[in-house]
Amino acid sequence: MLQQTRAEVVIPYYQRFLERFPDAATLAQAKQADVLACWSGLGYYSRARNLQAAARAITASGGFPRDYHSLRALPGVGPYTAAAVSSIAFDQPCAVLDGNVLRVIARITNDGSDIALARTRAQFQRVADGLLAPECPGDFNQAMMELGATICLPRAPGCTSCPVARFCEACKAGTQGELPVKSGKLQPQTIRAEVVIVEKDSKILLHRRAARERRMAGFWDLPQPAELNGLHSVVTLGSFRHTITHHHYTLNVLAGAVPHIPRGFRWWRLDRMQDIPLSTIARKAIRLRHPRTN
DNA sequence: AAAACGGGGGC
DNA sequence: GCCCCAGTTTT
Repeated sequence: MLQQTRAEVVIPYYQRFLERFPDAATLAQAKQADVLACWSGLGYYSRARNLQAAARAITASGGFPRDYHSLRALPGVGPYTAAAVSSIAFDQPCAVLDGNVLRVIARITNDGSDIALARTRAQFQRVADGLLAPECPGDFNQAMMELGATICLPRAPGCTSCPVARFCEACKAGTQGELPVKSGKLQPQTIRAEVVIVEKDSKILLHRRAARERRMAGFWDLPQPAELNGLHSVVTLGSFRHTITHHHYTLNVLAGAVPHIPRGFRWWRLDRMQDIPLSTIARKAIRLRHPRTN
């Protein structure tokens, strides 16, 4: 859950998720749609699928992996997560390199190399490994991340209150504000789209996205006008914006009626929206008409 | 190596 | 509006 997601945002999801799926065996046995529903709103949904796949692998193998390489072999576990779990849970001497640590290392060493490059990350990994305190690797890693999250901030580095300012080459040189250097920003794209709310007896019409869809596979979605034969009584409810990575959507939300349920669609009760995986775009559109809906 | 993948929070 | 977040996988 913490991959590319702020800890404060994660906490309520984490608590609900662990209440629902308290251990690997429970998660392994669950239906994927229930796992996604519990994750719905947190984003990066492949993390949820990978976590369940990992739970199944762990259950099948009969034991939780305890070293970097076995952890790394689990689906959804990359270099960061393998290092974090092996060091924090199992005292293994593996330095983590997340966004915070990249920034801290770039500043401590006053290194203006592009952190988007693999070569730079490999270099920073060597620096972090060299700094790691082998007697308490978990504490060291958490301290590095916490330093980046609370003091060595992206925009406003708090050098005056920094406990390691006297070791920091960027602070000495006064370059902390320009570091780290990161290239490769994608061109933003603007996209207009329309969705339709067809409502009857406190239920709305949704369809399930195919399992092989690239994005939001298996999620429930609102219809687009072209998908509704015989759509009539159309009115505009309003519009809103939503950004997904570098795609800027402007959603126009319509309401209307159809003569019969189209193929692939079904009615879902408005008071049951929390039970299904639903994109935030769909939730925002539904909330335009029903402000208190989940 | 670059792009895709969600969503929200801070300024 | 832009940047970034306790990154990983796919192209």
